[in-house]
Amino acid sequence: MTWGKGSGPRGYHHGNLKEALVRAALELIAEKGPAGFTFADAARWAGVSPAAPYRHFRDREALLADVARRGFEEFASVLTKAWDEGRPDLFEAFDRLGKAYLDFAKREPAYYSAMFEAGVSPDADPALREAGDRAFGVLRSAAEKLVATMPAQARPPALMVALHMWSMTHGIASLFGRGDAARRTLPMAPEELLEAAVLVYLRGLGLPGSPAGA
Amino acid sequence: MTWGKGSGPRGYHHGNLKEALVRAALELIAEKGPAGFTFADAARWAGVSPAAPYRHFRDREALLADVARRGFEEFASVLTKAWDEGRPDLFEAFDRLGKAYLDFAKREPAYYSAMFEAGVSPDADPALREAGDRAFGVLRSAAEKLVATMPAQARPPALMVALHMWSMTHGIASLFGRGDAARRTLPMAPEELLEAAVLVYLRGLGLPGSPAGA
DNA sequence: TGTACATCAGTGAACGCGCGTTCACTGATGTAC
DNA sequence: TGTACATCAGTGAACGCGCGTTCACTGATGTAC
Repeated sequence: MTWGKGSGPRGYHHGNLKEALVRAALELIAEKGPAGFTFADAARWAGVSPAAPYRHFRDREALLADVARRGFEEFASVLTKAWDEGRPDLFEAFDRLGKAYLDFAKREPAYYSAMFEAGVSPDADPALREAGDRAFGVLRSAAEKLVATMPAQARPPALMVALHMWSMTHGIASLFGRGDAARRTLPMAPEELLEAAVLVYLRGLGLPGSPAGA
Repeated sequence: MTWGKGSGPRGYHHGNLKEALVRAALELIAEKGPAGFTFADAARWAGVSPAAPYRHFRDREALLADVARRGFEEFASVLTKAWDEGRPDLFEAFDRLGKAYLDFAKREPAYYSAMFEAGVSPDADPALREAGDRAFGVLRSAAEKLVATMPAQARPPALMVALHMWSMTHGIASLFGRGDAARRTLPMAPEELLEAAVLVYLRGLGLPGSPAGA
């Protein structure tokens, strides 16, 4: 067992219990799904008494919401890096963005299910909603840059484009692209499936300069 | 409380307990999510002793799998009807198919989450897998008819097209189109979002006869 | 048509278990002076 | 630099509860003859 950041156990006081509980939740969700972990479980995993978590979270729900919030923050940061302001060119960056999305879902199935499948409502916590909006914001600004390259009279709403991308990617991720047992098998890599979809879609938008061929 | 099909309670013997348990599960899932129902709950809901369900299902998991199986069967039937062999024309039928998909997710959120989010693996039960395949089969044969209208040398793989449609629709349904609390809000109807996506996508495929304008 | 009997689908009581939650408590830490 | 004290973050025992599961049982149904 580790306590992160090398702080180490301090005896009576854990010293980093809040983080440890979040990590416990991630561990347990990854193992048994978002329904399969309990408050007591998390305490045990972190090596503290069952009463200790109450010093940091009102209840199990609050812990889950915090996990989801952190998930969205991590997600936003990963997407931001992948998009990289559209460098070196928009299509390449767009492709990277989609792959980063799928990669996150696969690498962090526990975060992903806390964010999207655990039934945590974004209204539960303003910070959660903000983090979610920030993540979607990356997609949205990417869509804006993309449509801005089109002639003004043929420009589709950027919000719609962003929502299409989000839906398609989330659909692929949650059906085929997860790291856990709920995954369905597929005759090709999820990344390829997504790349092809994006290609077709962008061509359908009539985007000039989109790689029309393959 | 009802027992379905007018069979009515028969005293000592329930007479229709298996069905009643499935309906109980649906009711409880719709209320509290797929994690939020217990075997004992279902028994109580059906008005029988907590031991009774064991006559019909090995355990909670088996009940859930049966719910998912029935969900896929209902789903397959709904989709088949909507597609209607592509009548009166492929694009209209395709549009109906997508709407039927969303409609199912909204009307039957309990089925939908048992099918896709409860962590029930398709491998759990061959009948479940078959039912799932049957549902996807509708999408697939629709995609086949669509690509068959294209010139042979520009024909994309029908399987890929079907997977794209499934992913997009599932993504929209699970993010925005559900009847329960986990839904996110959207500045437009999920049906419109899907319709626009399909339009763009088909145009991107270069489908002749697709309504290119709007 | 009636009776005996096998089978089936339920009961209800009981159990062990782990969860969520509360409580008075106490060891460790930080800070005012 | 040392001491007193407030605050914080943990303990551990206890509780009530509901779940899953088992068991011997029994009422109802169907069928062979």
